[in-house]
Amino acid sequence: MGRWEPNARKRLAEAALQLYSEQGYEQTTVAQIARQAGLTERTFFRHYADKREVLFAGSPLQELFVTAVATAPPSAPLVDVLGAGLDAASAMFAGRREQVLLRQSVVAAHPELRERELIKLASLASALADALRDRGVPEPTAALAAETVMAVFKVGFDRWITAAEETDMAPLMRDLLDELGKVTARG
Amino acid sequence: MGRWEPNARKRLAEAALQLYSEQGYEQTTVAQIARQAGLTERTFFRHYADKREVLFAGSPLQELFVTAVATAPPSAPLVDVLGAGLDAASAMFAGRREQVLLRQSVVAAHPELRERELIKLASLASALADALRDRGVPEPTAALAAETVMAVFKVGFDRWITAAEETDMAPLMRDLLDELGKVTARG
DNA sequence: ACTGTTGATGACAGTGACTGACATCGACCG
DNA sequence: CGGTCGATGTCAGTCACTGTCATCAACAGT
Repeated sequence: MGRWEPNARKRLAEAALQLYSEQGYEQTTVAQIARQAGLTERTFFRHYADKREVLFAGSPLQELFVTAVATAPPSAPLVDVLGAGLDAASAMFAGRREQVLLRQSVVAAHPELRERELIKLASLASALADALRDRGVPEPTAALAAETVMAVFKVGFDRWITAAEETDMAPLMRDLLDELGKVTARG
Repeated sequence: MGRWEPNARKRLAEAALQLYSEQGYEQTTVAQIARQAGLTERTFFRHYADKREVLFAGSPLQELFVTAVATAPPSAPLVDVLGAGLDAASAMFAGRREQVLLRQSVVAAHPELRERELIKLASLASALADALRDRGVPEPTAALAAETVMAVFKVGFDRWITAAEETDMAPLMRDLLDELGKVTARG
């Protein structure tokens, strides 16, 4: 046993999500979160850069997505590479619907948190573009594909969240990837 | 002549852009912006919700984009409707390269400003999806098309900004819209 | 056992973004 | 001429976030 209780970061993240969802993001002060986690406000900011980051840090989404894209068969067509990324991303949400729903209801309710979510996805898009370039996909296709697959992910995630009951996310994403054809189809 | 100098909002926006670009966004206080505009800090916040919004409020981008989509010929294929939106958006940047470059260099340099930019584009995507649904485009195609055209816009805008010399934005966007086919093409 | 170092934390003061409440005063209306 | 209105100023307050220094258990080396 150390001098302090372990898992300070985790305790802070859990306290934050609970308080944000119970009494609202704006109504929650960082001092409250820290107190509930048995720490001080100053220590909160040693673990998380700001009041928003506590809901986003530590997500493996980007790594899973990028790794899947980077390790897809070299000869695979671009769509399939993107599909592999979407599959990997989808997998991390399997069986965690309640948890994800709670978190997302908090994020959706506060523009500051939405902003943070969007910049995380933009960072993911940028990392995906890098991975595609590493695979030999030329510009501007790489950047366009990265942004486009994020479009699919956003719409798919929203539909998964909004669905009445729990469903597999991956088929949803695959359907949307096919639907892309309708967007580009010429009259 | 009124009691106060006119165009308070405009003076604040110009002072903000100048100070942000000269001495950095974080190094600039709202009190400085207000003072340079001949006003007080409190008045700044009566015109703009926060220190970031002063760079974004008043842009006609969303209205131009959405109006073009809404007023495209009813029988036009989806891609052409999106193309019309991109054309309208592109038009508002014509001949304003220096101005746009300055502003974008400020925004790109500060994550807080990037976040705000991203949520504005997300709002635009949402408005576009509404406009497409109004045209009779069914879900999930409408949402997907809206997010996808934002992908095109983001990549196109970045390329327009990055280009060595001034070019027409519209052809750039049209090329990317065509490139979308490569993303969805099956092996 | 003694001592020096390290790392996570606490304590505390400070800055600046943002808000609420109230006062001011020229313009405009009747 | 009196009353209302709207944009602004003034001021006090909250809270996110930062810099700095102190604390103290754990650990390593002697």
